[in-house]
Amino acid sequence: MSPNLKERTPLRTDLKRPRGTQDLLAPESLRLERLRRLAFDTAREYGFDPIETPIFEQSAVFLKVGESTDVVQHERYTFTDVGGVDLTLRPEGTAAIARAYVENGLFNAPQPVRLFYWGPMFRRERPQALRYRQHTQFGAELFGSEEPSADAEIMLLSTAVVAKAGLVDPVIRVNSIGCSLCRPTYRAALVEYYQPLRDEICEDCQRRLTQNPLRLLDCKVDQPAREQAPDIAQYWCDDCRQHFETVVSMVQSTGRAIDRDPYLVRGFDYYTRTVFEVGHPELGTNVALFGGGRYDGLVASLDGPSVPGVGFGIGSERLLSALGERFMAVSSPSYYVAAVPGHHQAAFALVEELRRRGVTCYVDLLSRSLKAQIRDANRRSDRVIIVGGREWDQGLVTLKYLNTGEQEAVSREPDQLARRLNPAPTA
RNA sequence: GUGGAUGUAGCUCAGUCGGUUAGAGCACCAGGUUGUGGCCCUGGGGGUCGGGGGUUCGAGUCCCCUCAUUCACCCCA
Repeated sequence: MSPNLKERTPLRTDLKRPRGTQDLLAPESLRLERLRRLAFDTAREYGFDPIETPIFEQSAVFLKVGESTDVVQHERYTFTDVGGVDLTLRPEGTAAIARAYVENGLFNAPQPVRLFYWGPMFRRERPQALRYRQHTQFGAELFGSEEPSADAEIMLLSTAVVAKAGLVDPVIRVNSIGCSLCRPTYRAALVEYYQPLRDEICEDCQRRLTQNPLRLLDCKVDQPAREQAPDIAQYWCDDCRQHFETVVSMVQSTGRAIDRDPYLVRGFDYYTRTVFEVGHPELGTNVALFGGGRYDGLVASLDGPSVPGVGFGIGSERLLSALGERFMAVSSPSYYVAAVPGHHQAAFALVEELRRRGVTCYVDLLSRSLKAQIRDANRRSDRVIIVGGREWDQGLVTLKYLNTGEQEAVSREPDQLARRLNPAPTA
């Protein structure tokens, strides 16, 4: 029986989705799926293998790598299961992938190891435009090479995905935050510079001064103080300098745009040397489309050997938003098989024959009148196949194009009909 | 965690100075003759006006609280 819409009850429910989450319906859900495939195919072209890890990990996996990272300190979805295990919904991909690299002994696989992932991430933040408590992230990690070519390859894969999706001229903003040899010196110089200015800088920056001095650089309030601040480039050790310059020139040699941003630092503790971001004007001033960097100490901090790594993450919702109508869901031609009264079962069977031959089609499931079916077809497709009556008895069905109103009788023999509807691509 | 704005039908929104039974467009369902859609016409279903409390003879309208959404911070994808 069809639902009696005349007696439909009003919508009254408190069962709403949790704050900061979203229900994705078509066509948004279709765009997301198309992007997922595009990302998958591109990562494969670059020689990366897909990896799936749990969406929750022992909390220690994230805590070990994010001592002063907001994402793991203040924004965790953490729970204790009935066995008393402390678990956390993953706020980001890299730590979990690194854990999997260690646990599965991938340091014994041919290096470097190239992995990519796609899936939900969870952060308990205050929701805002393009900032959700659950968002979908695509990312890749490359373990086992500290060569600049590894950084460049990661940047090129990430920009390839967004460029293929239709983002015009993505510009990589890049910086190096140095290594354990040169960064402490720079950090000290930065603190020394800002200390006398303590009363002039904003509250957040006063906190940063002691907690995370590098973050002073990307403050949006205290621009004047920043201009005179020491530049980390002056403090790079020789190895870091050469590494950075080689990364930049390798990317440039491929024709991708890349610019140094001396104020770029990133929010995860585990980064070393290269950090990069790609923003987008349509997303507003302060919303990164994606970002990444090098993390040479991460694997070791997760009880693995000393293996360097570099990776990135792209926020799918943000990318789709930036792309807008340039990235739409694509759909193959579809057919609505409408049945003359008394022929619903014949139509139903024909539809299944067609689907087995790769034809996308709808069929009425409400036992509606032919008129109602064609009205319905008009909203779902522009092509109708009418099943029944005299033609059916003659081995034919009517193929009707709704946009022009033209219609013709064609064979209903499944192989012939499917070929007619799904013409093989001409070579 | 901080600050601002906004909540009326599935969607987009009207709703005057506080005053009768809360409206429109779109969408949805049905009919406009038995095998043909869109356009048009007619009819229909759908609202505790986000929730709770208060002021008042009377609250969608005024006040307080709360929840949600949204924007800007913080931070990040």
